[in-house]
Amino acid sequence: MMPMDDAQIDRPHFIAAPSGGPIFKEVKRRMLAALAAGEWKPGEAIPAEPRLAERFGISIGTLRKAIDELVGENVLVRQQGRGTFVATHSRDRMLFLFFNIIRHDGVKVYPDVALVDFRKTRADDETAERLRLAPRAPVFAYRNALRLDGRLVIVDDITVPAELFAGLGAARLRQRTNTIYHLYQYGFGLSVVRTAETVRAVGAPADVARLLEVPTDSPLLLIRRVAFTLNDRPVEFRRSYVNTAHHEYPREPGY
Amino acid sequence: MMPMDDAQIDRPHFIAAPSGGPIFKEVKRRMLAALAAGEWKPGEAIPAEPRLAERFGISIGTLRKAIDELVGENVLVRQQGRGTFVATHSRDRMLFLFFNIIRHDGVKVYPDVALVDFRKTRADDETAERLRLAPRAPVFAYRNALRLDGRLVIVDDITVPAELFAGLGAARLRQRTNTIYHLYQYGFGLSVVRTAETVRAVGAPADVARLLEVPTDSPLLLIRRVAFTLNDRPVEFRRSYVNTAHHEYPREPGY
DNA sequence: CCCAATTTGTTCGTATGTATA
DNA sequence: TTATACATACGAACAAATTGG
Repeated sequence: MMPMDDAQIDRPHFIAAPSGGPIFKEVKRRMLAALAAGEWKPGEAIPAEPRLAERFGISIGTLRKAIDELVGENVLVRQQGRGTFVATHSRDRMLFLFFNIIRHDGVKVYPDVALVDFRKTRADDETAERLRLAPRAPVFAYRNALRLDGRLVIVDDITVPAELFAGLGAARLRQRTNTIYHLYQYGFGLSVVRTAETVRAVGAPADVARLLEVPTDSPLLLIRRVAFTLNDRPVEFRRSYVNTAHHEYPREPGY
Repeated sequence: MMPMDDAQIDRPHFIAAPSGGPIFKEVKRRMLAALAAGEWKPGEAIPAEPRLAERFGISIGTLRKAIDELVGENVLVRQQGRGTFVATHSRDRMLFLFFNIIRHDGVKVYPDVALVDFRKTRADDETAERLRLAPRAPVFAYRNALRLDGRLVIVDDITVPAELFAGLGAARLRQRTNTIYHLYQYGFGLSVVRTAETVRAVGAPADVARLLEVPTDSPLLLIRRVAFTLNDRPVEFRRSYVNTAHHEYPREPGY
């Protein structure tokens, strides 16, 4: 059935990707490379779809599929009528994506952060492993106390590789006017796009209990978080102690 | 510019959806309605894309966009070369989507479930609110003890509306050969497609502590979960107490 | 084992709708 | 108003996986 008409077959509609699956996946990789190379900077608009399609030698539909995935992974943000932008760590975005504590009534509020300790030290075994560093590699370690609705609820113990954060100090952490990840992004060129967390219940250590004004050994959430950049490099390991008397940790799995 | 040629305008390429936005969203709603009405049953294949496109009077591309969203919401499952299927609650799928406890080494294992209590009772205030029931509505309440690698790690207190689960009893829960949600699906026609959870740290209540063989008041995770069906009806409220000495609760936010 | 039919996955190109500046 | 950008829709062709003869 369906007679073939060779005269109409002037060129192939499909050219197999040279290596590794669909074209849109390859284009996605090339866009990630351009982002990692700093060709498109946080907050800037990337070129319009027709231009990018021409640059990569593909159709707009295929380009959109690549962008769709990058938007789904929080690397890009689309705005109809304006353009497509490289994601930045604004307060709203941080609250939406990376701050995972809500009140019992379901409301999420922005935390007031106070730096209570900062030191240059060496990575303990777990930190070195999570940050993929050599044992006892130099790191900056600092502790924040977070207030929600005026109440001290969270203590964050944060560790970052000294190598990647040359010049970080208590002053810069205190003086920042935006989020911590915004400082990482604009101060050190490290864009956090993904985090992985695990949660346990523990008894409050004495020093944390004192800060949170709860009895030692009272139950707290202990959240361990590793933050990754575009290239999947781990750049921060964070242990968060959370008093869940008035707040909790939400999740919608399977979505 | 661009001379109009009325003879070529035989039909519009785009027909606005009668109510509420894009066509593919409307098609998605109609597919959800067909699923809720039981036209396509769990495990069955839905009609092939060309047939569905014809049925809804749209192009294949638009139909695929509707199916894309339903796949993203775990309602349908696509398999290249075979078809598109209504999701079922197999063990693997349950483990992947709805079981959120892993060992400290990151491995997820299937739990051994033992029913330790079953009763018909009335909803307490919180349960009634979460299940959108009248105060003190009749419910079935049961408790499971879950073993991982031979160790008792989790106690689940589960409540379901009696109205939706006529005939449920300890025997049916014990005799099931598949997951609990599989029983809900095939025994009562209730397909869980989404859950919402919140996590707190609490001291172990005496009865739970006895089951888990830990001291009373030792720190446990308390996970509250509401399970929703296709129509967004809440059908199960579950309180899970988890001993995180050897296991934990994982999450990848912002994904 | 291979072939053909079926089904989803990918790509192309075009036209039109909608939001923004 | 006009131009630009992303969003939606259509239709066609081919690729890849599966199934059954």
